[in-house]
Amino acid sequence: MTDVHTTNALRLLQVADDFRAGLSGEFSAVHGISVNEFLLLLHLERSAANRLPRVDLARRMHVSASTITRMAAPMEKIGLIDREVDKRDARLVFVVATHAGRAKLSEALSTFSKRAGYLFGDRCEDEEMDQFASMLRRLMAGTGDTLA
Amino acid sequence: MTDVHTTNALRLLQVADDFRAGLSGEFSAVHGISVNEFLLLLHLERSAANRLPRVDLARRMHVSASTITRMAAPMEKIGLIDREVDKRDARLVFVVATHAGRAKLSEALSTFSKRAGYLFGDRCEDEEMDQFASMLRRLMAGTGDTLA
DNA sequence: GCAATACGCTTGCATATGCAAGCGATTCGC
DNA sequence: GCGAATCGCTTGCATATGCAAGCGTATTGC
Repeated sequence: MTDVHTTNALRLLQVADDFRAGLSGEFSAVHGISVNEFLLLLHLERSAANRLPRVDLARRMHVSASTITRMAAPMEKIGLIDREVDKRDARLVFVVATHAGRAKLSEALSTFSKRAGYLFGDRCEDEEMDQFASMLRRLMAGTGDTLA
Repeated sequence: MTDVHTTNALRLLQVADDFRAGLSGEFSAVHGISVNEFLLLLHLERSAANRLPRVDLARRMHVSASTITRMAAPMEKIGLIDREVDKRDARLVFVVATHAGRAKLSEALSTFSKRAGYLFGDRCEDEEMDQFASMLRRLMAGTGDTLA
């Protein structure tokens, strides 16, 4: 715990939790979606063909396949996403964002950016932000598919 | 999203989620506790008098008071924590770690440190770690009571 | 002092999530 | 080719968590 690595890992978790907690409130109040629903839409948007099989979403989001099934159902019902069955492999059910889904993502992303601005804004120099970005990019090295 | 702040916030969430997911598996397998139970014990250890009222734990951990009540019950049952009612204010129920609780925390902390080592270890120079630490400390500025 | 308010904790209900089993589709071994 | 194993998805059950209401305690306004 006096170890720098340990300290940094603890701080990393704490800062991320704080940020996520703040987001969570504003997202549900302003956009009517959860942080995880936002991240689901974002993963779609940043994927190769703007669509992903459910199992891929699960891996990227660190949740189980059943969670994706259950998150997708209401999002489909309110028209944020749609389903596409693969013609080659009928097991694959792609999730694809609808126009409404992309619009929702766009709104939510602007809230996200605003809060990111609050987080870093007046505390950090531009140069520091670049170093921070480079650091985080390296930490994501093991993680195959990333959002940023 | 081309905004550096936004990118960094996304990466922050992603790295933290990855790390937490990895921890979660090893904690439940090796130590038989969840990440949140670990954090609860850690908050106690790092608090002023090694004990905290339930409502304080809730604030620090970004969970509701009812979650603390429900997390504490089984931890009390297996002897990791104990309860102490305040003599001045009978509403306050302090949570205090038992000897077994501190031992468990110590074991779990070594697992935590090991994984923190994996995360940063071979990817970062010492100097970078210090910059990273300073950055994260500033990002925690708003957060009153911190773990690190 | 006493009523009204605020506070800390707990509990009922609703939602979210993981695990394991089940189902249908595909691929592999031979 | 065909049975066995694998894979993707869904569903039943158990656990975790938040919100709102309830309960008992303390503080405040007067």
